[in-house]
Amino acid sequence: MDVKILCLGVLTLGEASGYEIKKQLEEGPLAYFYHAGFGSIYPALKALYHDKQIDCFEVSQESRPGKKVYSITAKGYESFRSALSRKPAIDKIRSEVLLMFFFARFVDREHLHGVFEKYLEGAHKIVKQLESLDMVDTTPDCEFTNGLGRAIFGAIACYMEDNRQLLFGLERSNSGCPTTSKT
Amino acid sequence: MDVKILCLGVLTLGEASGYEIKKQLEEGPLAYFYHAGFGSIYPALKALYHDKQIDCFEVSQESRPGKKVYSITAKGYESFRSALSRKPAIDKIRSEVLLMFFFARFVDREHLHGVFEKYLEGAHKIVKQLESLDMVDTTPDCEFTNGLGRAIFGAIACYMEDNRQLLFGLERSNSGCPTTSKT
DNA sequence: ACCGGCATGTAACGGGTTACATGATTTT
DNA sequence: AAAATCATGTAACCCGTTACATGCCGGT
Repeated sequence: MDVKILCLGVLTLGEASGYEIKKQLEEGPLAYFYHAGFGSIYPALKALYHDKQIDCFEVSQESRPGKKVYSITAKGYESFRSALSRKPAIDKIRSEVLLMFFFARFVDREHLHGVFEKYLEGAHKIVKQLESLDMVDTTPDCEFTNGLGRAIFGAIACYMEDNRQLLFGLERSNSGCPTTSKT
Repeated sequence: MDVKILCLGVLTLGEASGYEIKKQLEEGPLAYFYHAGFGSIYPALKALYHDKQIDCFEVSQESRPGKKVYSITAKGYESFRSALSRKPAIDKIRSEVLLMFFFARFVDREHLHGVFEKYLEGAHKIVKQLESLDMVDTTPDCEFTNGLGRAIFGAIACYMEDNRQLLFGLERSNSGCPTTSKT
């Protein structure tokens, strides 16, 4: 499953431009479990349009660049449903931050600390964001997924706050590996 | 940051063959936040070896295919540390399952149910796995990351069990989109 | 007899990221 | 005056996945 399907999904929520799709992926309820950049969204929309899975009409705006607003077609719905009916791939996660935590003994304390606090703050932000979305969004599907997100990032934030000492508590020399020292 | 760095990281924990590295990525404490297949591990090891970041010696085993056991060199440590000292990329997550939950109203009930239960079971498994690793593993870094994993997947399992009804509870027609019906 | 686990590797393909190109407008 | 937001798009590159190739051993 690729970005095309993701775009179709977003478009089932209402028409949008490529730029707006990206925003929804960053700020909307999907933010925490799927990511895509312009470099993949625009080509995906192009392909979907050529395949008549989405319609397009251009909108000129005053004091704004014109945008292309896309909306999903019947054919688009069909292929979206069909994609969702297949066995989903296992989650692909790649967290460099967690990798850094896991190998924290190799990392400069100050650097680690900065990354840690930023990550913690990010978790809080996601929780708040999802909480604010709860007000406006109402489908049970979305509610479920939002709640799950809050549960996950709430747990992360909570755990990180309660267990700082495991990474920072006791002074620890950078043991476990040879430092590059030529004495 | 790519699979090469990941391999270096695993090799800081002790020498291993490509096959064993993959196993550690699947069964070890990194399992839940990083993934890599043979197709990326073997080429990575090859490149690292050519670059003298890892050493290699071949081991013939009785009643087993021979294996190539790799160990990290001083140069390898250097590049690993250097990789960890850079600003980590933001997490890249791609969960088709959560996407399916989010768009559950487009999914066949039975299919959804199967995916749901399997995912829930998977979360439980990860928690158990991480709990079993706690006995043998002791570095604070690892303890922290393990704990975080337990917190995350514990929260997922708990939430899913408590909120099934949001996805399945009330009978819901597949609303919100035109079904492909030509009557 | 067959499947699963152990063990390594390559080649092609697909797809996403990064960087580049462009440009107006609003906010700081 | 600079930076951020809005807005679209392309091309090259990197890299990871998938599929294929090979083979032995142990258990059912």
